[in-house]
Amino acid sequence: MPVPEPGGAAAPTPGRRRMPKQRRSRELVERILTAAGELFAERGYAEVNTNLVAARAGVSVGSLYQFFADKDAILTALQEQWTIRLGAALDERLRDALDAEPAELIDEVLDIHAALNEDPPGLLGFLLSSSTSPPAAPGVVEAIRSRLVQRLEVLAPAMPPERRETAASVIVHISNGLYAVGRSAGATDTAVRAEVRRALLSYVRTLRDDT
Amino acid sequence: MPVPEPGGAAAPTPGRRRMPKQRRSRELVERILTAAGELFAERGYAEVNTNLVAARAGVSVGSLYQFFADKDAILTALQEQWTIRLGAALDERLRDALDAEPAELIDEVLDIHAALNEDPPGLLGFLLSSSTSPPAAPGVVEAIRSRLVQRLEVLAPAMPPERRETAASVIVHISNGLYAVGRSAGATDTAVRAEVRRALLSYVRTLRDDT
DNA sequence: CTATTATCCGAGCAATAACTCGCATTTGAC
DNA sequence: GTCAAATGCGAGTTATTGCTCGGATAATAG
Repeated sequence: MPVPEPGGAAAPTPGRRRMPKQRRSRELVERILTAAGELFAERGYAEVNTNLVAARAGVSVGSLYQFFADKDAILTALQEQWTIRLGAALDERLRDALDAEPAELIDEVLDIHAALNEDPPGLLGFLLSSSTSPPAAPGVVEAIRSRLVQRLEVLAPAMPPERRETAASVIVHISNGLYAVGRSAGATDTAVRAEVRRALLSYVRTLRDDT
Repeated sequence: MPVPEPGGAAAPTPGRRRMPKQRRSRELVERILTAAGELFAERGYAEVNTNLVAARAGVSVGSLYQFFADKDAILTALQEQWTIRLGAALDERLRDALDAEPAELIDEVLDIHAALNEDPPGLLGFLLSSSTSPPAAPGVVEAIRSRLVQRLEVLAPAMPPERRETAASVIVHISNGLYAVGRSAGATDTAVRAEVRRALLSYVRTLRDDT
C-alpha cells in the first residue's frame, strides 16, 4: 500500500488520488480531462472505457489511475471544472444586467449555452442532461439554478421561497431542451433555440405577473 | 443452428428471437417484461443485468434468451408496449375533447402521466427521459409528439408545419420535467407538477396567439 | 553528483455480465 | 398412449473492462 499522501497535500476531491505537483503531471491531468470530455460528449459515459480515455490523451492507464481513483472520478472532476466555468460565464455576462428585462437575460443565457457547448462540441449538453446516469451530478445544473433563484428574488419578490426553488428547476429544465430535443426534419438548431426561447419567455413572464 | 423459424411465424420485432406459440411462453414473455420494467425503473438500464431480470421474473436465463436476442431487445419490446399503451390512453381520454381549452387538455395529459407512471412506479418517466442511453428510442416520446402535432393543427392553423413539429417536441420536453426535475426541499411532486403545468400553459397560449 | 521524491509505463489480473449449449420436461395433435 | 414440436433449464464459455503492480525514467533538493 503506497502511503496515502507521502509528503504532499491531501486529495481535494474524494475521487482524486494524488495531487499533481509538477507541471508535467498537471498537464497530464488536463489532457485526460480534455480527452474524457470529448469522448463522453461523442459516445456517452457508458460507451467510454478508461483505456480509451488514456489512449486519446496520449497517456498510459497507469498514469491515469495515479491521479484518478476510478472512472467516476474523471466525470466528477469534469463536472467540477464545468460548474466553475459555467458559473463564471454567467456571473461575468449578467453582472451589470441587474435590472434587465427577462427577454434580454434569456438571450444572454442562450448565447452562453451556445458558446460553451462549442469548445468540446456537445459536452455542456452532456453534462447538463445526462445528470442521472452514473453518479448523481448536482454540480453543473446547480451552477445555473442557484443563480436563477437569486434572479427570481428580484423578479418576483412576493413569491414564496420554496416556489422559487421549484420554478428555477423548471427553468433550467426547459433550457435543457436545447440539448434534449431531437433534431430532425424541421427541427434545426436555430428552430429549437427559437422555440425554447419562446417557452422560457412566456413562463418567466408568468412568474413575474403571478403574485 | 436451430432453423430460423421452424414452422412458425417470423419474428416481428428485430430483436425478437422466436414468437411464443403457447400460452405458457406468452406468460413467460410477459413476466420478463414486467420484471425488466420494474428493474429499469428502479436502477436504470446500465445497472440491470439479464441474470437479474430472469431471476426476478422467475425464469432461467436460457428461457429469456429464447425469446429475446439480447438485452437491448428487452428494452425495445418495453418501449413498443408502452408506446401503444400511452397512445391508447391519450386517444381515449382526448377523443371527445376536440375543441377543449388548452388548460383542460393539459390537465388531462398530466393526469394520464401521473396514472401511468404508477403501475410500475417510475417506468414511464424512465422510458420518456432516458431515451438516449442504450438504443435510440423514438418510440414513447413519439407517441405523444405525433398527437400533439395534430392538436397544434387545430390550435394554431396558421403556423408553418415545420414549426409545429419543433413546438410539439418542446412541449413534450417540458412535460418530461415531471420526471427530470429533481425532488428536494420545496420541490415536491405536487409543486413540480404545478410549475410544469404553468410552463406548459403559458407556452401553449403563446403558440395560439402567435400567427 | 547523489538521493529522494514524483512521474510514467503497459502487460496482466480479476470481476462482471452477456450469451450459448446440450439435455430434460411439457404440450398438443393423432 | 406416442411422437414431434415447443418450451424450459442453468452451469459454463467468452469477451470486455476497470484497475493493479513492479519497475523504469525524470525532476528537484542538498
